[in-house]
Amino acid sequence: MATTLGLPISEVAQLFDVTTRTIRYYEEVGLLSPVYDESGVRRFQKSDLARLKLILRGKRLGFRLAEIREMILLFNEDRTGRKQLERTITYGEQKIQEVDERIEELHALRHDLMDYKEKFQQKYRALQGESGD
Amino acid sequence: MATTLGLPISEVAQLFDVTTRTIRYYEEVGLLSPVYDESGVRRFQKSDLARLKLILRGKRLGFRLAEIREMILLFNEDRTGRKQLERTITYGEQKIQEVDERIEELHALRHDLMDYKEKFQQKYRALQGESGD
DNA sequence: ATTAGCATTAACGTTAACGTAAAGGGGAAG
DNA sequence: CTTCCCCTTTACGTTAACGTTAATGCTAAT
Repeated sequence: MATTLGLPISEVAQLFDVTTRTIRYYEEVGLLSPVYDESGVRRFQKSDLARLKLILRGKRLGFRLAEIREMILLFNEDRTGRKQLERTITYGEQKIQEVDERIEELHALRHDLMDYKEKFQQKYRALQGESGD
Repeated sequence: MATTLGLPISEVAQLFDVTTRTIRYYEEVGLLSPVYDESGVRRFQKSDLARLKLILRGKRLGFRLAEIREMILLFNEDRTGRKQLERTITYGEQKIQEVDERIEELHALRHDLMDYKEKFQQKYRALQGESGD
């Protein structure tokens, strides 16, 4: 049932709107591990694409690759012992809390932006009234 | 009523837990403009501190300084003409929308993290049951 | 007067995250 | 066979955001 060999790098790049260099770099630093076909060409499977999607989302959110790698590695190892599992879960909860804090800060920023905007809107309305018809 | 001359750079650094170099750099690139006293020492007023607070929040959120500068400059010029005000408001709304999108993505990430966590929690519970008393 | 501590500017160093050649392999088309 | 196109690796270049000296100045304390 080995249907799809996997996409070559150019198609992946096009799909996610990044350069091939970027994808190779992610492999260089251990964030991606596509298989290679018999002529040495990278073949990206679904799991690789899911991984890349996660990486790029992380990037859009301003996480550094090191942080993203942490998350990926965490949930990718087969941690089998109880202790390991406990650690993984705890770490996951911690990460979730960090995300929550980040959401908080974004709300704060949003609030600030709204305040500024409204200040300018008042100025604008004042001008409108001044030339008032 | 010129009570507080303003804090010197070292105290500001301590207050926000950044290095003095960082603060000077922000001034270099035009993000901060503290006054100087008669012996050439930077004095940071309240408005400078508010500004720095905003900058650091932006940084924590992964914005680059260029983006942060955009926001700051936008809401700091005295835009007085109607057109200018309109532009400012429109740009503000755009920024707010970007923030909203970012919040969305963070929720998505949070969701993923929760999924992973629960997967591991199930594994963990399975192990508990296996040794089950 | 000298030491200590904190300030200044100027300038070179560093790291992350790629960009950008350079040099070459594999295979399908003309 | 040559051309074309996409793939490969190797390696040097670049930008942002500071870090890190270096050389110097002001001021308070010894």
